[in-house]
Amino acid sequence: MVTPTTAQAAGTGRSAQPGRRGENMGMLLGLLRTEGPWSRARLAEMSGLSRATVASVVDELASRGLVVLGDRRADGSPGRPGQSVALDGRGLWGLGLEVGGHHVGGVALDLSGRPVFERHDAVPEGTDDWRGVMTRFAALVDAARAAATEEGARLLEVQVAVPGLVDSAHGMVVTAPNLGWQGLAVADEVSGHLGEPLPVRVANDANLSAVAEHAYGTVAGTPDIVVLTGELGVGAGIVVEGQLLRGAEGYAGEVGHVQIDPAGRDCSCGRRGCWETMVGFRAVLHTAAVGDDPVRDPAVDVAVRVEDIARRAAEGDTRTLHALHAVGVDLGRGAAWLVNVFNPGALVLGGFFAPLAPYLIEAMRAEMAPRILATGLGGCRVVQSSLGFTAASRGGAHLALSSVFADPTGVEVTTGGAR
Amino acid sequence: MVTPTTAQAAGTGRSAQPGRRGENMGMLLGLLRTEGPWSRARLAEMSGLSRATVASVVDELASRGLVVLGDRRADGSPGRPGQSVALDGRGLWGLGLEVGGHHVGGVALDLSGRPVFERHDAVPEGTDDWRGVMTRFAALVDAARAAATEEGARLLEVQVAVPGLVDSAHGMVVTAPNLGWQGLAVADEVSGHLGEPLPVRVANDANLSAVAEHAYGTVAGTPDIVVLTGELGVGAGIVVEGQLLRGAEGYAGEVGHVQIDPAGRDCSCGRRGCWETMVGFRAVLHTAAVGDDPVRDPAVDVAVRVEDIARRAAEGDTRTLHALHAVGVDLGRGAAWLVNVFNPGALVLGGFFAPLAPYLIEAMRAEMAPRILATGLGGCRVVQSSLGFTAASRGGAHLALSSVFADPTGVEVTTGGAR
DNA sequence: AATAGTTTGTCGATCCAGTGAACGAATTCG
DNA sequence: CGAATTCGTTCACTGGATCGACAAACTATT
Repeated sequence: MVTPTTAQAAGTGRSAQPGRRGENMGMLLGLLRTEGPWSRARLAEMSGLSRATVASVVDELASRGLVVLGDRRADGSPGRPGQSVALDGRGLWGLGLEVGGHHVGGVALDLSGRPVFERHDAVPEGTDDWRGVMTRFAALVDAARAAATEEGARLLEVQVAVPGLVDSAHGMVVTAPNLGWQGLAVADEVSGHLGEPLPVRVANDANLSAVAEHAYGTVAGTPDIVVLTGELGVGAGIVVEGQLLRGAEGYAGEVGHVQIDPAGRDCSCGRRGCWETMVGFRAVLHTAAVGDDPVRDPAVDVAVRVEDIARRAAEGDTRTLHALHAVGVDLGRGAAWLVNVFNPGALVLGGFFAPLAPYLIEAMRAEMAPRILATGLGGCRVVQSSLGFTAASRGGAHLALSSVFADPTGVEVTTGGAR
Repeated sequence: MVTPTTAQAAGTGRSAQPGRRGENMGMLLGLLRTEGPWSRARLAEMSGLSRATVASVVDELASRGLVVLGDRRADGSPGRPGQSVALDGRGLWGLGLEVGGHHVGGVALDLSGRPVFERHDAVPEGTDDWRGVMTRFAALVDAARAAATEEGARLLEVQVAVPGLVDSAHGMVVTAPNLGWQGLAVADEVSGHLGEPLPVRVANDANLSAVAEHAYGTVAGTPDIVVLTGELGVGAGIVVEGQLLRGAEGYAGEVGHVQIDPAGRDCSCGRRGCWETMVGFRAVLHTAAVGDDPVRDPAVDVAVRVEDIARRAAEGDTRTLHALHAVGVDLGRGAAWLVNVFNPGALVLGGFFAPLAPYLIEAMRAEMAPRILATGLGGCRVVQSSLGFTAASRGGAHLALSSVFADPTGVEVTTGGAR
């Protein structure tokens, strides 16, 4: 499970107490990421380490180009002013890729979480088979790496988000109904098309969206969250005590294909009446639009069509509002299970739910309340995601960088990097 | 969240590298608990520490009376035979208490997980109000402590299992429908009746059962499990990567009162059609028995009545089998959510489900399979618990001991303990 | 302007604790 | 009985965290 990337990579031979230093470096780096820049003294207080240790660790982080020392500025309070230590993420990039029905995209983030590269290629339905997607992925990786090199940065790792069942351990997609994929070795395929080798991992898109929401979303920092997301399909991503829930085989969060109504509509997975057929985007279309309404045109990207529907709702179109209310009801009934089971601090509506959230949330809450024993939804806030359709990519890029925060000793010392 | 019990309690003043030693002591103690006794050399291999360190840590554990050194016995293989190091749990006890509709009980375990104290008092319905239960609890604690003292052991902590919504942080029961409790400060109440002070914590009974299943059940060691359990009510306990899932406010696993059918039967929580009304013990009775059938007598303990029903099923009584099949169907539909969301390695049927499991599992599997995207239930085994009705108490006792495994430095050195 | 009071960062002494190497002890195998 | 093997211990070493002390850099006060 643990990827032995960092440990002794740039180690100075052997250490007497392995891990200790790396842990502390990672802890401080993490503090600098979540809480803004701080002085060494404050970092010592926050981390529980002594001031001497913090100074030494900060030096080491600086020698690796991971932090920059700011200027010492007096702020009016008595005492010697502290020198601000800030995360400097410019040197390391992580890349997240994603594939949807109509597009292939990628987002790279640097260590500080700043987007440094973004590309989205429209892929009209039916243009590409899976091979085409793989070469597009590889091209994206090479482009991102070129951009990184140009900025003097290094691309560390790639995470691919796939809407479907993913075997992360082997980098395989078991099945992705909405893409028509089955038993596809995505990690190997992408690796094979790369100019230079690079670690490639694969994960479920909803899971990666949850990572993004936890790191960058409106409820960032909330330790326990559930994210409902989807483009055509519907999936859940769950973060428990700050950690992504993966499950025994990595299939956690696959709620889209719970069969609710055995007599329901056909689902892309081959079954009938899955939750997805009731709350997925196609369900919205089914009731919100008729005939050859342009929003039903499968050739148009879902993101565009969702905006259209949101606009109609905003204009007060009753058919649309009724359809969204109905979806909200079914959404709430399912969400009640999730909230009862996890008692999350927040339930985030991402993907295509996000733009429609204002018209869903009321019905959801009404359905959830009588299904939850604890008052006030057990402290769970239901919120709209602000991350847009690239959440999965951002989450992937974030995960691609996590090894650095786990143990920054793997980052090579940039000779002459400090100052 | 973290209870600062151990850290510097019996510390030797201040340590240069706090935590390090305690971590390693805890790790080795944990290894000795899960994998049987081993020689120092094997422990070194398993833990990744050096032989020298293991020897030193074992010495320290021995000086605290936590391990015993076995005899050096040749096993036929070449080389000097190793001296076995075994967990010696006799000196420390943890106590788990539980309350049901008809009884109050307690189980104490020593560090090695051996039951060392057990008592169950029948409390005919209507005999006690909550005050009575609190004094019974306190009496149990005092009795357990007396027994411990007699054996030369020390009782460390008490965990109370309550079927309901529990605010563990404050030791409060928010609501326990089947007991009629509401806003009750159980921890304080029990503490107040004790002869000598002792840490008392409170948790949900299903959650504690999950702890027990993970530690002592048939699927012990499986990192991700879901436990469905209940006496009158129904609850879930979830273990994720070896850790109990608690949720943002500690309400995780409260699946009993998800409203499935708004027009369903009345529930003890005041709502209608909760899952509990469809799969709880009362649901079994509703269809399996009529009129003044003795199994419907609320004055008889549920455990007894369940055995009666299991016997009828074993004898092939069709009414009973039909009733159980129906419950299995509803159980499977709900379980599908749990399995999709968590992708656990095992789903355990505990509490009153356990004796009936053979007659439920088939229907459950049949309902779950079409609701789970991954083939073969995503690797999830559906198994019958072997722990009986005292699972929650055992889980509580187990948790009550966990602080020792987290950091054994808190245990005082028994002068002259090491032979 | 000088001084006192605060807070910050660094230096040095100290010390805990883990490591590798070497060695004696205890066994099996030839 | 000696060689091979494995186990536990001893020892010197070292990484890395801690504390105390102190200079530096600021504000507040007289």
